[in-house]
Amino acid sequence: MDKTLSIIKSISDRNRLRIFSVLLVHNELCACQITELLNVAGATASRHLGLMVNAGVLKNRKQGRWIYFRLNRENHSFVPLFDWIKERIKKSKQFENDLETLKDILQVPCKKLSQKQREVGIC
Amino acid sequence: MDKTLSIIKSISDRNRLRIFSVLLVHNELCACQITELLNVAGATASRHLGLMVNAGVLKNRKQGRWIYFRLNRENHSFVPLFDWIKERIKKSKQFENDLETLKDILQVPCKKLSQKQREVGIC
DNA sequence: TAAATAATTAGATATTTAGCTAATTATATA
DNA sequence: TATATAATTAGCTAAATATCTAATTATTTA
Repeated sequence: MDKTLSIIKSISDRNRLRIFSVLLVHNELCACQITELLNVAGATASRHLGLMVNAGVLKNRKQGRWIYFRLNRENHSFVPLFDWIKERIKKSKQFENDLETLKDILQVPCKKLSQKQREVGIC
Repeated sequence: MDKTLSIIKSISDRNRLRIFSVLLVHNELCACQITELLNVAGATASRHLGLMVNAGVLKNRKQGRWIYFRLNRENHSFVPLFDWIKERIKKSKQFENDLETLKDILQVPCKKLSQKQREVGIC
């Protein structure tokens, strides 16, 4: 039950469910892109992502200084859960907005995104 | 997304997942039986049950002073989620223990259970 | 090899939530 | 109809968690 609970908890937060949802559509996203989408501190996004990786829901891949996250589709036991969420989420306004926002985010190279994120908060 | 999130949150707590799990097997359980199983204050069990009913995961039925709770199997959109949890939970030690405990609880009439629960805490 | 930098981890704070007891509500029964 | 009682709601406290900034780690590049 612990494992099952940790999986459920890993998607029981609004921002984590948003991460999960956009990864149903976009195969892989960089930490900086997700940070940008959620509009939170990088550390916050990182904690959410780490929690989801720990629960086994996400996998990640390091490429130089960038880390890319994707759904863990290798584990078959997740499939029914993924499908259930996909079916429900597709009508969601939040999801629709997030996909729109992502379109713009994906126009900008990670390098630029990270630079922008570093600048925020410096007054 | 709000609705989906509230469904996920309604099973993202250990005690609520326990309630959900035993209701996969036992068609209907009374609030006092669930209180007994979880070994928490009646008010606590009631809050958990209310949250799950609000999310649409549970239905309830009033019979005199007793209220019986069951999974909402009428809503078809829940089925894949229910099946996924059922499949995962069946290997769980916690679940096994809970079913054992319930066997004993179901031997005792609700009247006696409630009486016992009233007496607890009176020193 | 030193400086820059993407991501994570540590530490602090604010919010949320699970739990309790006490009060209230709705139903049954003496 | 008055009393008893199962469940819920209100009000509170303690624990968990989401978020932030600052420090650290791992990698790139000047």
